Amino acid sequence: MTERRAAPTSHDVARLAGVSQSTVSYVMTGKRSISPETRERVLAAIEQLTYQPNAGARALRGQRTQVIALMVRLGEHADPRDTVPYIDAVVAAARERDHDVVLVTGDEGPAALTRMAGRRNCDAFVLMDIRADDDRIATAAALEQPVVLIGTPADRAGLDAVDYDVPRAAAMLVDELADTGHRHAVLLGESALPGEYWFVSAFHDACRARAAERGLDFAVVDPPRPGWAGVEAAAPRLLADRGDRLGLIARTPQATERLLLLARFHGLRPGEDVSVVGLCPDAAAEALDPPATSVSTQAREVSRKAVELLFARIDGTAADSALHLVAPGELRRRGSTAVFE
Amino acid sequence: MTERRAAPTSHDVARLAGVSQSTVSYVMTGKRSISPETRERVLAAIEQLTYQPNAGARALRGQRTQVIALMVRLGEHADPRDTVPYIDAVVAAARERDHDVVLVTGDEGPAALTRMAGRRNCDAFVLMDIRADDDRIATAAALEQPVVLIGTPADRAGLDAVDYDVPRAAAMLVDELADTGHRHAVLLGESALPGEYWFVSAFHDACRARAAERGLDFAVVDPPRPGWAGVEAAAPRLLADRGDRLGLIARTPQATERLLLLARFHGLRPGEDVSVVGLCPDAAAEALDPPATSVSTQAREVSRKAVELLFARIDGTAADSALHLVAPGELRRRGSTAVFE
DNA sequence: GTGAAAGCGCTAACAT
DNA sequence: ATGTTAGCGCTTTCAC
Repeated sequence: MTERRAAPTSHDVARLAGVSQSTVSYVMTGKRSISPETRERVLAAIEQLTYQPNAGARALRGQRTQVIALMVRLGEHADPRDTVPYIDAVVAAARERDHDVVLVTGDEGPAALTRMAGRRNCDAFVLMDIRADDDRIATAAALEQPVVLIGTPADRAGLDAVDYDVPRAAAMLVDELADTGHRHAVLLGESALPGEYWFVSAFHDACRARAAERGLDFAVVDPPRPGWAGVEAAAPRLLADRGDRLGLIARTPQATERLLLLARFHGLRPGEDVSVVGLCPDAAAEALDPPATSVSTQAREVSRKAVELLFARIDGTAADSALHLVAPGELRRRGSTAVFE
Repeated sequence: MTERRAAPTSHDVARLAGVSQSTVSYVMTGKRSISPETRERVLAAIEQLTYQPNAGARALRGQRTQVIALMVRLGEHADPRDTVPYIDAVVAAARERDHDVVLVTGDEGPAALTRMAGRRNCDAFVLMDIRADDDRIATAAALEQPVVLIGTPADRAGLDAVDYDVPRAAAMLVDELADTGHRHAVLLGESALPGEYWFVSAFHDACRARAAERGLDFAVVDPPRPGWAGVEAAAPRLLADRGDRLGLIARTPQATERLLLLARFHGLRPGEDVSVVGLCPDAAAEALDPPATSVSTQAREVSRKAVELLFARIDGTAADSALHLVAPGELRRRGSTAVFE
């Protein structure tokens, strides 16, 4: 049984260093000039006692908790592979500014926002997983604390939002097919996805629009059910134009992998008889067989931008609220592109 | 521009209700008897002002932050599908006790523990993603705050730990193959996994041991590289005993899906010519094609148990530290089991 | 059954 | 360049 010694306070440090408590505070914050000698003595005392400032007292006094809340859905519906990279990057960005991150699950709903805000549990909020019509947004817009959305709702309600430039990415993928002599582009549909998300419809719309501009025949094929079984059931429609310069488009790494498997299952060699292109992190695209031509998503950049905006608001140095679109990375042509002619 | 009114304090509530500040506090905590009338007036005032107690002040005075820290790796290496269900359940369990969860990423290392503990940012810690030789454990064991591990290290150092009973689950899967007349059991190996985890070796060892007990021929086949490509490259060895009552075993949903695909790729019908069984959440197993015979992992139960132990320690009502193994769910036979004879 | 007052550990205005 | 002091908003004695 370890003895339960109380944590050292700034008072203890002051006594040990032979200075006043406020001097300790000023050494820590650097908000006034301290003679080198006292500074040294204080730092030595801090070291010796392994002093760390009490977060509660700081928050109480300074009106800053050094905590930001991150609200995200973690339940069955959402695919963690899509959300976790954003979460990871938000935490990293917050830590760089010496803030911690409280994780709030999305299904606690708007009430969690007023609770955290009212109790001053955090200085600001990042909301992920934004649906077109998201019930958290009205509540969020009324909070005193800054809020940044990762995602695009129908109505931002004056909040900052950051999202990946899905339409641009879609156009790049269609361009790849057009540039390599394809005649047909078929998009694997996602009507099965629960909730209504901007990125789904925006991707589909942008694919269709770009295909029209580039003179490509275009179709969306919706699997009748989720999972691999659905994709397989849709095979006849997905591969209807096999043999006529067909290119398949996917919006996620999972979908890309499935399209590759599907093609091979049906005797087609991706990269020769048919193309498969998708929106994937580069690492995921390279791990596929064959490595897939892809436009990289930018989870890290989106999250960094969101946290950056958040701190601009916390520090009061923020411009007007806006929707910030993060540009896709380069398109990387890999083995899954078939070059015709 | 909304006016930036300050949050109401218990003092404001007291004035409005015509009572003293301490009475407000006692109404909230219920730590002394209050006459029904005053209680009503106070509650009305709280309602009217939408008063919420300031977390910082509470933590400062009460020595309780109502926050627990959850440390987990979120980077590239770990598959989010394995970790997120645990995270979700930890958050849910904490919320049931009106606590919030700070998310700390594993790669901050042991220093993050001393920081959070020293600053009194949280009351307790849950550590996930425990490697056999985990560098956070020595530091964790020396903290004043309670710590519970989710996972099994080589040395618990006197800490509580909770884990899924992987050996038992492995035995159940092997039993299923033995009970249905299989002659060969082949386990998809995972030597590619970074770091050394108990659940990997424990699963392998238990499979081997049970196979010996049940008189099954047993082999582990390690893919030469990660991803689907590796599995396919290992196909000749994985399927060497095709046609002789072969059963394939996987430790994860991803591996299970890949084995199913592999079998079909090579002209075998899972559930008729060959069996595939795996450790999967029921939902994942049912979504496969064909639905896979599985023993369910118990992320929710493991997390709940961990949080339960944590609060027992926080409240000082804890028994001796121990490793708690959570029993697997029932084995569910689905379409991927072939019954021989 | 209720109130007054002390003080948790810190920061920052007011001293000198 | 440093010390003294007044709170931040809450819980909890102590007093009636």
